[in-house]
Amino acid sequence: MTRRLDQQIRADLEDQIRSGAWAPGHRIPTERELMAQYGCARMTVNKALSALATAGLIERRRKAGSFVARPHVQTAVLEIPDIAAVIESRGEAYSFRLLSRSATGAAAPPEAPFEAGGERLALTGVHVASGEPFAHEHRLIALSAAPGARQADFSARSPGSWLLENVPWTLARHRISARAAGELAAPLGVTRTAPCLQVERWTWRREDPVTYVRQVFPADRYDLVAEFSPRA
Amino acid sequence: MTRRLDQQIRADLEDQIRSGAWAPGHRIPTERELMAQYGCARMTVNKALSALATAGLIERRRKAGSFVARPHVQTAVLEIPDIAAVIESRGEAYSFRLLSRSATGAAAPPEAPFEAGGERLALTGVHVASGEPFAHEHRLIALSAAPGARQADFSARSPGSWLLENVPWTLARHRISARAAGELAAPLGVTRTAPCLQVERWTWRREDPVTYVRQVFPADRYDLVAEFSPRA
DNA sequence: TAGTGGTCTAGACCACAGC
DNA sequence: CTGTGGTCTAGACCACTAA
Repeated sequence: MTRRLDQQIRADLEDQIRSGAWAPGHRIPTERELMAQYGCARMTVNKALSALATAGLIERRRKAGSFVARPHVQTAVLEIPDIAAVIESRGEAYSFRLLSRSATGAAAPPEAPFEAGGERLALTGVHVASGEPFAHEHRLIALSAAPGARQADFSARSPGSWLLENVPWTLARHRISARAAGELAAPLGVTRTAPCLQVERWTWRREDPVTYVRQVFPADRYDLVAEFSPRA
Repeated sequence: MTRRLDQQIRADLEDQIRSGAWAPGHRIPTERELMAQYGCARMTVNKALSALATAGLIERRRKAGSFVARPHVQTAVLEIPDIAAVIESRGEAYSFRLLSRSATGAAAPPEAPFEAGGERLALTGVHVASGEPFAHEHRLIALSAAPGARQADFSARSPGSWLLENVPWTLARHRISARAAGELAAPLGVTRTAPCLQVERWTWRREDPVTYVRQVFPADRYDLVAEFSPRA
């Protein structure tokens, strides 16, 4: 019972909120009131309330007090794991088939999705599960940010997992959309009109672009799942 | 300079990690060492380190110390806003056109995506932007969890925004996939083979299912964007 | 201006896991 | 055993802002 009093306070308050007993906008007790109620130091109460505020469950305003937050924009924590891990977790054999590889200088015509200057390495390939195409990948790598990529062998190991282990990054942006297979129909082994899930990712390391990747999955072979709690 | 010393400590440590100066597995100074280094109380250091641990940037072990964490599965914070808000933020007029509405008893043939017993309200409709179909929505609402839905008027207001304001929820699960328009081609005003982005969401309130919704967006009208940092 | 949260101090005892 | 993180105390001063 003496263990983690701050967690207990947090849980008690969270229960009032999630059960609906305290509606959005309801003013919750002040830190000093809770301190008296639980017979503990103010810092312990503060720890619980700060955690709730960080989680977005309450809003805190000086002088006014703390209030149950209104539901915000829904946000989900989306996991985008390594494709190899996904396939192997299904018990299937994974391989990466490199289709093309070319280095382009800074003078090359800029490709819209990746504005980095300097030399770039362009790769295309197919992720293969149990001998069947699983996803098509088109990738650009900024060689200034990842010089080791020049010598790396991507004919077996996918560029994604190589980068994950060799190049630190600080920010990424995803775009998730749908498209027809189109020109990727042949390498994916589907018709040109087959619907596909397209995941694009731009990755930076401190303002410097590191890589751009576009992965295209035939609709019946992959989907993304996200679990989440509200107001997070 | 006296402001938020714990944030400063956190930022300093985070910089060492993100810059790569401290590789994964590197042992970072102990709380007592940092306390001496910054000339502050141990609790201030603890606050910074606890935040880093919560964020997944470090791992902490008693007696052993704190260590830079290895990159985990990539996770992104995905925003799934109200469709009405998306459309209006583009400066377009929004409306919801209800196509069908029916209440089914517990004895009705169970629909796979929603295993709740009890009465359900089934709705289909189209989200309209500037007079053009934007998305098709199919929704089931558990009337036991949201009794007010029986009287609600969904011919103008979308069920999603009504639920968001009237029914608290505790957990949701998303599935994001691609599909062809198929039988939704007519209401969406596209061909049957048009690729579409499909977002499914199951929502619970404390073990009890609240609602299931399937939204289908023609590929050229919508995509999801997520920004994130590593190891979060 | 008074009340609230924001932050920090300088200790303390404990649990746990390496050594 | 010993060092580390985990947690808590009983204060303190400050910043902000709503009344």
